[in-house]
Amino acid sequence: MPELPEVETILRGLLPKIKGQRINGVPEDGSKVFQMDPELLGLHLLGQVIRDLRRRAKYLIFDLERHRVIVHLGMTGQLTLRNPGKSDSDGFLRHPVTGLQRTRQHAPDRHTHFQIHLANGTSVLFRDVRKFGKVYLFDVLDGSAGVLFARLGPEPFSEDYTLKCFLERMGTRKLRIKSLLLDQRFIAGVGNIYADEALFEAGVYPGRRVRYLRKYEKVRIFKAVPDVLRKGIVAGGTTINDFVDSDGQVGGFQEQLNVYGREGERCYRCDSVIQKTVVGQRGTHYCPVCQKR
DNA sequence: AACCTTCCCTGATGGC
DNA sequence: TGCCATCAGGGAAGGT
Repeated sequence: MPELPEVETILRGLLPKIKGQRINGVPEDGSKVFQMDPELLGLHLLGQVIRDLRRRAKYLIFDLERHRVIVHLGMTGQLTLRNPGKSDSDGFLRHPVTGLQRTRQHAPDRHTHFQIHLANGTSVLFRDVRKFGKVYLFDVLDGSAGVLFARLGPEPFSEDYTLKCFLERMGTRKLRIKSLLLDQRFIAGVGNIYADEALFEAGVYPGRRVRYLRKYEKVRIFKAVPDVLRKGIVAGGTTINDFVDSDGQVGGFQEQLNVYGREGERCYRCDSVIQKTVVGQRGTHYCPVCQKR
């Protein structure tokens, strides 16, 4: 489940390798991930130079000369680089001595929905098993890409992310705090893993109703969100099942998770048993002692 | 308007 | 061993 740190990790890996490269071809498989006639993708992109690659929330934006290609990875989406001069590999083998993930690239398979062939011979591969991902194509002149982002809340690392605004926008809302953190209109980029981790760090039970939170609790949540996201970026993202960076490597933040995926294990802070429940139809992990109801 | 539920999709997992 | 049900969840759409 690529969230902000995973998308940022992919961005940082891809950008230096593809910036300034001209596009040679874009084979695609006609999958439902395409939000346009998929044949238009190759037709329009052929010959254009990739000027820049940016991130907004969980979206990646490829800035070309005349178009923007915007990719959302959904649940299982992957964007990886492939160099035909190097050998491909399957699975996630770990180095037997160091335990570190070796860099490995993957050949296209039946879940690879498109490739962007670059002039230097390398390719960017988009693979998505569950096809919750989406690929958009916009003309750079008509500005219509804005509709995708119009309703998104502030980036957690931007100047727009202020305590004053955070508190005001919480207002007297009745929904559960975790559901609010997952709402991309409230904050952009938080998903299920980092919502649980942020609420653990803030010491707030995920099922609490926003209107009954104390101000100091809201302040702690305000700080915890960018804090856990930053740690996730530093660690290169979280790999539960599917996430790999642009070089096909797994992330490192799963080693630092305090609650997510730790049901039945001991809390590192107080030694009580981590619980799992459901909040807003999402699996939700918490420490019953560190996060009081 | 605010909030909640359903749906999309496939592979992994567990019960029998 | 095989078969079927269940689960994972981002975000749009539909319902209350």
